[in-house]
Amino acid sequence: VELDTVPRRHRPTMRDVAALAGVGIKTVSRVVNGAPTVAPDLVQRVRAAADELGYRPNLTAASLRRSGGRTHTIGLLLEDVSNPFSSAVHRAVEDYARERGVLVLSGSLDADPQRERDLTRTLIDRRVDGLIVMPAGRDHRYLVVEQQAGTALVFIDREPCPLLADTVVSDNRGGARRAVAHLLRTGSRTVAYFGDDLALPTARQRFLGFQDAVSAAGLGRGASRARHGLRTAAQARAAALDVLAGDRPDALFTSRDLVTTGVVEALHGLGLQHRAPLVGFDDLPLAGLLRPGLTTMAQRPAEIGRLAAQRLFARIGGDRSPPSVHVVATRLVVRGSGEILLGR
Amino acid sequence: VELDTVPRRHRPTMRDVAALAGVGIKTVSRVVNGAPTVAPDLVQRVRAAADELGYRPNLTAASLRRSGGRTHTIGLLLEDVSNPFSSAVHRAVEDYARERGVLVLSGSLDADPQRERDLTRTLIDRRVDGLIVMPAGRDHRYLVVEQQAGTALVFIDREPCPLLADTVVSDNRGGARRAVAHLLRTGSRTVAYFGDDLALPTARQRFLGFQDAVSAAGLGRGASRARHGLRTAAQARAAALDVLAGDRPDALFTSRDLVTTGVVEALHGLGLQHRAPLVGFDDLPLAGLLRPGLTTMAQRPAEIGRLAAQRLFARIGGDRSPPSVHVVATRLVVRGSGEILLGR
DNA sequence: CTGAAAGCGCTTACAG
DNA sequence: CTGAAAGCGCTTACAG
Repeated sequence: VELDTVPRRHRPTMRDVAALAGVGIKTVSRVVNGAPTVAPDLVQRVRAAADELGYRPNLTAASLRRSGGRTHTIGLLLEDVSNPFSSAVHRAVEDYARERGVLVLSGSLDADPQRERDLTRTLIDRRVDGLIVMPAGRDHRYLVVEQQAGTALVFIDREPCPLLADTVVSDNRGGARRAVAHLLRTGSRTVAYFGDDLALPTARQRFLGFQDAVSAAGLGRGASRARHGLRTAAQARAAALDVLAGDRPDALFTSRDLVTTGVVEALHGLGLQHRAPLVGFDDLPLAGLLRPGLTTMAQRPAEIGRLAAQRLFARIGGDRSPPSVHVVATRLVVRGSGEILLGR
Repeated sequence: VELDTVPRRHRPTMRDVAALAGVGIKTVSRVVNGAPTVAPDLVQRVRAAADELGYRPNLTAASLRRSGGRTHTIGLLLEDVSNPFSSAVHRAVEDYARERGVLVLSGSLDADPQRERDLTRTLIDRRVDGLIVMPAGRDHRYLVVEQQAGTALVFIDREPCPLLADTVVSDNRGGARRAVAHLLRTGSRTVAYFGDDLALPTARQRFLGFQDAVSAAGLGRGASRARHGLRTAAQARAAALDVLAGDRPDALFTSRDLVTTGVVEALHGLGLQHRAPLVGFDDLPLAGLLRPGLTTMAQRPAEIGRLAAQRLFARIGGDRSPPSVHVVATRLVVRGSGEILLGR
């Protein structure tokens, strides 16, 4: 019967290599780390011994003693590593880190604040050099101690709450405003908003942007209506069917990817896709293949990831400037659904 | 002027907690690890001291000495953390690992064998307990030593080459065969194949499956034609435009997501989407919103990730059974494009 | 139940 | 240029 956990087979250590090469352990350390002050013949012997034993240095042991104590590891907490936005951020962070010899430990929070705290703690206990967090919770007081202890911290998508830290966010309000302003150029006089829970900062900002545009257009009261709290495509679809069954609004604005998917499903189901102008926040894969093509206000996840990583590495490198909030512009992708002209 | 790398501020250690609580360091260790044999008043004092100092245990230091020497970390090497297939695998692996208190270090290989070797080595030097690899290269001899040293190894998507290790793959050949068999039920007598480089094992298997189905249908020579080496949607689009401009085949089979996207673009561009039956290998987001809906042979990335993680943890736990190859069934998703009946 | 000593694999600081 | 000693933060193995 096997044990639940079995000890690893012995891996050769510097000690073993030193013994085989007939040198001191410090000489092996020098060769492994490419120190220039080792006699060529010793370098040869150490290399040969290391190869023969299949020696590989233990980087975690090395960083334990090494001055600075850096692990060359960062943590990345995302909403879900498998969603398109999160994973595009992830890739950009990985690329930036890789160029600097740093590895990424990632985790999915699924909008669960408890998970955020647990995973943050776990990553800190592994002594990551820094942490990029797409927050699930609203209260980040638990991170104050960590920040003081010198863990670099950068937030994305949402600002931390009673904490000052670098943050990289999309221009949610401005983007939504521009999207809806674009939508109103179709001649629409009434427009429906479909979005997630208003308690979510991103949803709130986008709704504010929606209202900004409606006000700026000088449309009267009753020109807009809104459905909030839509968490899944199915819920969004149901909400859209409901809204479209009543006093149908001229145009539709959807505040995030899943919601857009559901609303588009509803439109296609009713055969209204060529008559009701629609712009969605967040770009969608295949958006260009739909008929009409889907006009979206796209975020720039790769840019967000790159900027966040850049800030994080600056902090890790000792930057002590005041925390900054970086707002990343969104980008209108015109494909047809947002440009359906209403003949009036 | 700041240094490039600045030492972290001092973090309290067990020593500091022990001094403040007026106990031995081993007692702190016991409290931190929840050992049952500590007097309640000492537990209180240690807890209070730890909280006051903001103490957090250093897990990497702990695992250095701990018997077994496990780091409770695994490595996951994917084609690209941001592509839908890779990231769905990633999420499944994360979930399995999380339940077991294990963190995931991931990396993107971008089909670069050199990167595969480099990243593998880096992860091993960090002493991950195991490694799940979606291989970029074809020669995995460099891993033999590591496998012997006791690093658990599982491959996904493709078998390792001169190495015996657990592998989890999709039923590429069978899936392609079933997809094309389904496609031929439309009454199509000629069918075109669009795919990636035949040197890629997955592409080769899918092409073989395509040929299996064509042969089984008893269609004569010249019933099929094939375009290989399509690496991007744009290339696939161009290839499809070219093929469709000539002696147009009745039906189309595309061997992976990017290729499907390009070919669908071409069909829509020519207005042929309702006349040319199409089935694509790999499911696509929004496939159901296209007109006609896109019929696909979907892989099960979450299932692949779960099985790979399960195998890996079994190996880490001491399983010494012979390496196995697990073939995961694909699943036909009928949405319309593959069911266009040709009136003959 | 508690703690001083030794050690995990490596690097630092220091002699020679 | 080389290496023995001390130490990184913790756990193991062992006394008391």
